[in-house]
Amino acid sequence: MRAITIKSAWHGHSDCSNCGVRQSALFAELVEADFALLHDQIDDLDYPAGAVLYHAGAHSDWLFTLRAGAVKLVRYGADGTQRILRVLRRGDVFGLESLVSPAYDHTAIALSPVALCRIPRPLIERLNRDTPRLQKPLLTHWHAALAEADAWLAELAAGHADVKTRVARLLLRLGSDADPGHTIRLSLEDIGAILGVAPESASRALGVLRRSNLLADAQDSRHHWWIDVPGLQALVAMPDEG
Amino acid sequence: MRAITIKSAWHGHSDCSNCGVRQSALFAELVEADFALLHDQIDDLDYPAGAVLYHAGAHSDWLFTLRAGAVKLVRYGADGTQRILRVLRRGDVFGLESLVSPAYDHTAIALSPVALCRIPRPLIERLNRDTPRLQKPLLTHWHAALAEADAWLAELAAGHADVKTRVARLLLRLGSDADPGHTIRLSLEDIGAILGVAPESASRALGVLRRSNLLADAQDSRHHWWIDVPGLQALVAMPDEG
DNA sequence: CGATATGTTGAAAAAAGTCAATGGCAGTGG
DNA sequence: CCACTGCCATTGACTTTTTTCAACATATCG
Repeated sequence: MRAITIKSAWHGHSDCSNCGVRQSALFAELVEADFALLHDQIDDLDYPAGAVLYHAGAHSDWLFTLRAGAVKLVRYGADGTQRILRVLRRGDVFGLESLVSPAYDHTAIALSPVALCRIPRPLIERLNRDTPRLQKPLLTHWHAALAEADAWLAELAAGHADVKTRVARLLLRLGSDADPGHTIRLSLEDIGAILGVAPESASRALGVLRRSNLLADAQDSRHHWWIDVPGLQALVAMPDEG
Repeated sequence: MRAITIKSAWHGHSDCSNCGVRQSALFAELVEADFALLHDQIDDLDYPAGAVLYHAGAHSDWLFTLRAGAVKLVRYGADGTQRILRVLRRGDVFGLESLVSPAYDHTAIALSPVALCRIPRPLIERLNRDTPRLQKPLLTHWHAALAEADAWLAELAAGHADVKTRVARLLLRLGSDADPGHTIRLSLEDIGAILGVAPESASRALGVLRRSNLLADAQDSRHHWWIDVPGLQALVAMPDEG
């Protein structure tokens, strides 16, 4: 276990009104006047792959918006094995539990180099008091998180599908909409921690997909795979077809 | 698939200010004046076991509070197999997605005879506009649903635990706090749909637990089992944080 | 009282896990 | 610059768990 604290690069305060992910994040419905409150309170940070953004149980002082990269939310068992509960991508909001609970529910770890906005909890609480415009986005993001958890339970958890199919579903689900045909590259250990399978089983499944030309290393990025989206979709749909 | 529409028994309008589950439900923080708005809008309903409370995709006109009994939230696959995503118990709020989405995310089915309150969505929206007192409970309940989904992913999904252990965890998790030593009785099919295992495997696991005197039929209710809570806890020896 | 659903059990097959050896790649230090 | 080292991925052989198929028992309900 790496207990290394990785320093983040501070990129200055965020200009939220011109943010690229504003529409999908919390501040979509704010008006010009509201942004005055945000002034200089939200930090724009970069972290390298592997950085721990916060630990489960830590004091939940901030909410986060992911501007680039991918983050895993992890829970550790007593034996040290990790279970990955969600994978966050561009536009996702996390640490929302800070509004309800004094501690984070999960450990958040960067899967790739990430860029994120760090928002102080008191700021959100104050905005929430002063304007009703934050209410709907908050509920929407919470709903999105729950929908994602439900999808993982329904599609990725064991039962009625072999490892190969579930790996294929995971690759599709992790594929970015902006960059079709690419999906984030995960370690075998991480795939195992998501699907609840042994890393060796994940390796074998990936091997089959590779040999079927449904999966390959991306030529540009070490953090991505190339995938044949229609091919994988056909594969995933087949076994359940009645 | 039973397409039977089961009539509910209407018990009159709810008296929310004196409700037994008020503290755990949405209206814990309302003041006397707020209850004037609720007058005659919330119905108190009974359903028998097996009743479908709403279907996935149906127009989400109501939120519900469960006052007694248990409810499963189900998603059906293309092949008709069901996957159970959550089991709700006394005090739980469900159909919350009506505040964010025009349609329910799941199908809700009574696992036992249930008593529930049916709250019109517009009422909540209006209350939410008029008073800030509903805000925290809404977020809290959403957080609870997400925490439950996370727990299912971490504890009940396959990986690092055999069927017997996961069945034991499920029995413990479904045990009522009010009535210790009892847990709701599920069909083998339902256990399979929760854990992602074959009903036969669930039967074998239950058989082992029964022969170990950790599980038995409850003498009073057909809808419950008796369980040896400390015994099961020792058995699962949980690799999971608190 | 019989019909239908639900639960139990056995034996064989399939899937996945485990253990162990091998290979590749990146970063480090001579 | 190259060898070394550590980490991760791959692959094979074997073991364990779970599924599947089938037969049979039990309960429930008209």
